[in-house]
Amino acid sequence: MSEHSLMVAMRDPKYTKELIDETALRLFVEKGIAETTIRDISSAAGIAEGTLYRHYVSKEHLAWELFSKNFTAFAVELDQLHRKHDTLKAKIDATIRHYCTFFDKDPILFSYLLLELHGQLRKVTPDMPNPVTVLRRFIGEGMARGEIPRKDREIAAAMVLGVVLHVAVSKVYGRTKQSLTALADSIVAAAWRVLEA
Amino acid sequence: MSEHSLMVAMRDPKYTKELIDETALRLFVEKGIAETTIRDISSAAGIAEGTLYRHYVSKEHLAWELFSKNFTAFAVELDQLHRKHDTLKAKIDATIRHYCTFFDKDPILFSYLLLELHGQLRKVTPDMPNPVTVLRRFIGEGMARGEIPRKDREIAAAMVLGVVLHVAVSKVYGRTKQSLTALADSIVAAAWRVLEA
DNA sequence: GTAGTATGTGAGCGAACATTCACTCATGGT
DNA sequence: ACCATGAGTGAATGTTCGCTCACATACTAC
Repeated sequence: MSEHSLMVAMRDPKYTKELIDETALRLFVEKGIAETTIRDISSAAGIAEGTLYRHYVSKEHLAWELFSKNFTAFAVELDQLHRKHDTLKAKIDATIRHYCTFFDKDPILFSYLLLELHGQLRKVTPDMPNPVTVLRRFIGEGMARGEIPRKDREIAAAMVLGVVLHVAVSKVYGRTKQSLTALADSIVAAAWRVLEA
Repeated sequence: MSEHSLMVAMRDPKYTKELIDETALRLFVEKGIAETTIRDISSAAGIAEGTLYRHYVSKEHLAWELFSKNFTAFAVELDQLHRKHDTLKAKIDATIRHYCTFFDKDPILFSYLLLELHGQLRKVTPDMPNPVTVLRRFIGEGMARGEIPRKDREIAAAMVLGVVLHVAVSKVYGRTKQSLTALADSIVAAAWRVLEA
């Protein structure tokens, strides 16, 4: 038995990866990806540095996987949601509620996607499911059918996300405790007020 | 004369600092602060690393000065603008146009303030002029005078910025060439539509 | 001239960092 | 009882990067 040997508490492998994901996500949001070291993550998670590399080939891959997996999942859900509704109004309603629910379910994950969007965006290929593409398409379709006035095209497109995202952002930066879902009705109403000019 | 000596083209010191500022700002926006090295900045600016340290004591100070100087200047201008107007509607109008003008005047600087807000926010002290504080106050005052309905308080506060910022953001991320100022009328109308429910 | 000051330079330093790898050992199959 | 497997470990390694400094050059004052 070597002098370096220690007790090794084996845990469920599934649990270890989840532990890494949760810890990394939290630290990435708190400090940013670049300011978070592998040592930060591993010590906060109570694992060894090498353990992290059993699950991810690099810190960059870890950050990217946490982003892309959830980014595309969100886009796919949004797309499926849109297929269930016909009118623009119903789609906007569903979209905003989807954002609100997602925020309330996991505010840290939501913050991560929001805050790291710019940094990760260069790796997003056009073939990846993308919330922005989904939203552009349905705004365009709604406008083609005359459901919203064409003159407000650009404002309208930015607005749908603008309303809900900025309430969310003010919560990420602020200390508000209230859930976003509780505000969904007001947000839907506000967005629609802008669009049906 | 040492074997290492080279021609040294002395330039206007004022120009050198501006060169550093412009180059650093551009790279910070393109790659993020953490991913931009001193070597990146100096080589892109065509100066030596040491030269940068003649003008800034550290990379952190450089990033912070580029942020805080413009962040507070923007807040001060916004505050002065508000003092010139009485009604909430006039203030919102002026605010949105101010944002649009600022964006058009220097899109890179605007992007920097937007993208690095989260990272730099921890250094913003309460006594510093702050756009958010200015906006909170005038929304609160407008609501106290009954100019907008109290029930939409949270939405309203997020909206004023939400509308204009998200059009701006979609331009930062997108490839749109059109100026923001050209859209100012539509944005003002959209914001007001939400607020006067 | 020469002394003094301001500015520019880039090789080199050291600390921080991501990543590797030889090793340990709990577990499950035979 | 024995072995095979692979998750877990953390000291060691090589690299990156912010920053320093000895020196070079230019400008100013005398």
